[in-house]
Amino acid sequence: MSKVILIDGHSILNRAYYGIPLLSNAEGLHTNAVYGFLNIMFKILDEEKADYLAVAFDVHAPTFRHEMFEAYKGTRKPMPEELREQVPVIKEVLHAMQIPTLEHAGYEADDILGTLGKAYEAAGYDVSIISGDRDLLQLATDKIKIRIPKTKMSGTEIEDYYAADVFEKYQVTPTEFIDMKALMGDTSDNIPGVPGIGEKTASKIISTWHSIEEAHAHAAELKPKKASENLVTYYEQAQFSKVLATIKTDCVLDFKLEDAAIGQMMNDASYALLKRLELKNILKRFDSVAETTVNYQTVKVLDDFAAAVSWLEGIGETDQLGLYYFSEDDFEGLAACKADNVPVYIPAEGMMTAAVLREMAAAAAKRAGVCCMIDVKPQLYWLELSEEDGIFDAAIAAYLINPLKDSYTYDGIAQDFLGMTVPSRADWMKKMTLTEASEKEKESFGHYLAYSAMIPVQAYGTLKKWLEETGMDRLFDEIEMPLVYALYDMEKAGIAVEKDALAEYGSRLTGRIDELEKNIYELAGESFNINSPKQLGIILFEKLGLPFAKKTKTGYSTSADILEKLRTYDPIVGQILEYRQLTKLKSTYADGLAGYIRPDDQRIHGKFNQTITATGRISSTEPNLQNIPVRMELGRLIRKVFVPKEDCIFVNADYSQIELRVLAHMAGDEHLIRAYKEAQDIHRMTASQVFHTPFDEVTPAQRSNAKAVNFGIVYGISSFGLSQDLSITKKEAENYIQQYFRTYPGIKAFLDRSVEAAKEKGYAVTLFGRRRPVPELLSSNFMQRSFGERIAMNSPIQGTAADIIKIAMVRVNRRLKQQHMKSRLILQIHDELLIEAVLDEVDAVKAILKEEMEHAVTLAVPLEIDMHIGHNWYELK
DNA sequence: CCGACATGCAA
DNA sequence: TATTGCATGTCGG
Repeated sequence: MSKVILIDGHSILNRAYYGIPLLSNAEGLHTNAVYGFLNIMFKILDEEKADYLAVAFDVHAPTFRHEMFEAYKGTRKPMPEELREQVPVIKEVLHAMQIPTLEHAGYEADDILGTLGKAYEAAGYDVSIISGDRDLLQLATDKIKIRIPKTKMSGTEIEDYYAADVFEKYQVTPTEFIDMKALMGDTSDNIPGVPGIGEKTASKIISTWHSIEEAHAHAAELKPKKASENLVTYYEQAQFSKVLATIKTDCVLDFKLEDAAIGQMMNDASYALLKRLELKNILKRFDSVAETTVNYQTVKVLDDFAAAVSWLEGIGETDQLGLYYFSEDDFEGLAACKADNVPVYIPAEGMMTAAVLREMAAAAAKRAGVCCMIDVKPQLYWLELSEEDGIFDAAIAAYLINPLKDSYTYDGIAQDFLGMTVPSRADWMKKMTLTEASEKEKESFGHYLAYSAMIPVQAYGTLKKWLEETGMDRLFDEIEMPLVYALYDMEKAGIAVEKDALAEYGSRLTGRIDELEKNIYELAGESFNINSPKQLGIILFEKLGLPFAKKTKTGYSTSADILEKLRTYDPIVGQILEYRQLTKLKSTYADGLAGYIRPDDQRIHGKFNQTITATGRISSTEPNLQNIPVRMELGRLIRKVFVPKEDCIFVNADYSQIELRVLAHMAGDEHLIRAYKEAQDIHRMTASQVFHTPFDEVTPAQRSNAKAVNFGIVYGISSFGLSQDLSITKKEAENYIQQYFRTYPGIKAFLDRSVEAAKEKGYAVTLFGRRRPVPELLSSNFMQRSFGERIAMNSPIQGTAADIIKIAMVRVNRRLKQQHMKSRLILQIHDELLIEAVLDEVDAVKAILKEEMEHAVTLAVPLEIDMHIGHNWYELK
C-alpha cells in the first residue's frame, strides 16, 4: 500500500510561526516558521513511510467563497511581516527538496487537499493530511487520516483523526462536522453560523439529527429554546454557512502524483539554502545521508582485446551511451556505459593501443543513438568528434539548469539529478594515487572512472526533460553544444607570443620599479613591503599623517581611487601609484604570461570555460586572456607581443555597444530604438536629451557623463553607484537618472518589469531563454535585496549579449571550417572576436565576421561591428 | 600550504 | 553602495 502525505502549507507555517519564538539568520531573515514547518514535516516523514509528498498553499486571489460572500475571511488579521517574508522561503526550500507545492487561483489549500485526498483514497492509497486547521476533519475516513500538530519549541505532538476519532471527539461523523460548523460558525473565517449556537449545542443537535436540514425540520423539538428559535430565524444563514464550510473535493487540478514522489530531499541545493538560513538542526539530517553513499555494483574491466572490440562494436543506434576518455601521466583508458548496464573500463594497453582505442571510442560515440559525456571539451583532444555527432554534455546541461554552482562534476550531477550520493574524484584519490591505481588497482581505478561514464547516461533523461520544461532545449542544442567545438578549436589554436619581446618589456619595467622602490623608501624614511596594504597604510596614514584615512574590514584602504585623491599631499603617493601600476604589469602580465608560453610552438593555449559565469558569458583562465591591458598606454604595449603566425594577420571585430542595443530591443523603447536606427553617436544623443542641449552643442563633459549613465543603466543603476563613478553628489546622480528615465520611459518600465518578473519567478531570463536564479531577491536584508534587483536588471542584458556573440562564434567557426579556410578564431573577449587570418583569406574573413556577427540575431535596432587589422594585437585599434 | 582579503586588469 | 570575471601578493591559521 502506497502512502501519500499532503500538507496544508499556510496553516502549518502559521502554527510554526506562533509556536516558536522569532529566529533570524545573519542576513536578518526570519526563519522560525520555516524551521517549525520543516520540523513538523520531518517528524511526520520519519514516522510514516510515505512514498509521495506535496504541499498546498492558498493563493492571493478571491475564491468562489469570496464571490458568494464578500465578508468571507474578512475579519482575519493580516499576516505579520515577519511571517509573510517566510512564505517564499519555505516554498524555495520545498522546491530545492524537490517537493511539489500546489496552489491554484480560485481554490483554497483546503479544496486542493480535499480533492487530492479523495482522489488518492479512491485510487487505493493511504492518505495523511497535515493541517493546523480543524476544518479539515470533514475529510477524515478510515483511509484518510487528518493530523493536527501542536508545535512547541520542545517538540511536536500530533493529534490524529480517522473518521472514528472524529466521532469519538465530537459525536458526529466527518460529513456531519460540516453541518456542525454551519451552526456554530467560525469567527476566523467569518462564517456566520447561527447566533446562540456554540460547539456544545451544535454537537448535540447534529449528533441527534445528523444535518441542519433535518434539524430544521424538527426545529420545534430542539433544545434549548433559544437555539430552536434562532435556527428558524437564521436558517438561510445556516445553509449558506454550510456551503462556505464545505471543502471542495472536485477541483480541476493539473497534477500528477508521480511528481510528488519523494526523492533526494537532502541535496546540494537544499543544503546550501538551509545553511544560508542557518537551520542547524535541520542540517544535521545531511550527515546520515552522506553515509548512504551508493557504491554501485561492479565495473567490467575489458583488458582482453577481442572482448573490448566486441563491446565497442556492439554499440548501435538503439543504445544510449555514456563515455569518459582519460589520458594522463602515461595512463590512458576509456570508461563506457550503456544505459542501465554495468559500466566497462577499457585500458589502452597491449594490443588495444591508445590510437585504436581512441578511434573505436569515437566511432562508437558516433554510432550510438545518443552519447552522453561530462565535460566534453578536454576529451576532444583524444576523441575526434564534432558538433554533427550530437554529443550530449551533461555538465553543460546542468550549468544551464543552474548556472550558480561552482562545479559540474559527476558526483554533483548524480546528487542533483539522480538523487544519488557517489564518491567524488577527490574521495577516490584519497584512497590511492594515480600510479598505484594504474599498476596495482586497475579494477578500482576503472571503477572510479566509470562514474564519469555512467552518471551522464543515467541522468540524460532527467536533464533532457529539465531542459525542455525550462524552454532551454534549443539554447542547449543550437548554441551551447556547438559552442563546445568552437571553444575547443580556439584553445587548440592558441595565440603566438614573442617571448623575447615579452622578457624585454618585463626588464624595462623592473628598471623603473627599482627606482620607484628606492624613492619610496627614502620618502617614507624606512623600507617596508609596499605590496602589503597593511604596512603601506601604516606608513601613509600613521607615519606620514595623510588625511582621509578610510577603513576597510582589516585596516586602511590604500586603493588607487583613494590614493588618487591624496596625490597633492605628498610626493610619495604618486610614486606608490606608479609602483603599483608597474608591479601589476610585471607580475601578472610580463612574468605571468611568460609562464604559459608552450615551448613546442611558442604559443599560449588559454582555456575558455563555458560553465562558470552566472550570466552566460564565457570566462578565460590559465591565463586570463580577456583582461589584457588596453586603457593605459604602458599596459597596452603588452599587446605588441601577441602576434599572428607567418603569412597571417590579425583581424578583430567588436560589437558597438551591444548591451545598450540589446536593452533598446528588449525594452522596446521607441526613443532609444530610433536613436540607434538613425545611427547617431548614442552617448552624445543621450547627453543632448538628458541635459536638454542641442545635439551639436553637447560638451565633451556632458557626453562623458551621459556615457557613464548609459553604463550605469546596464549595470542596474543606483544613484550612489553613479555618484561614485562621476564624483558627484548622490542628489545630482539621482537627477541624472530621473532625467534619463524621463527621456527613455520604456527603459524604466523594462527594468521595473525585469525585477518584478525575477521576484515572481525566482530567476532572470535572456532573450534566448537562458536563466539566472536570483535568490538574493528573497533576502530581507536591504543591501542583499538591492543587489538582487540589480542582478535582475543586468542579467537579461548581459546574458542576451553573451547569447548573441556565442551564436556568432559558432557560425563564424563553422564557416571557416566548411570553407576549408586556414584562418582561425583565437580569442573571444565578451563583445569581440579575434581571428588569426591567413593573408589571402583576409577579405573572406572580414566578410564572414561582418555577416555572422551583425546577423547573429535580428533585433529592433541594427547590430554594428568595428573591424580592424594589425600585425600584432596592439595595432588593432 | 590553503583560504580570505585587498587590489587591479578587462568587457 | 554599479554588472561579470581572473590573477596577483600578503598574511594568518
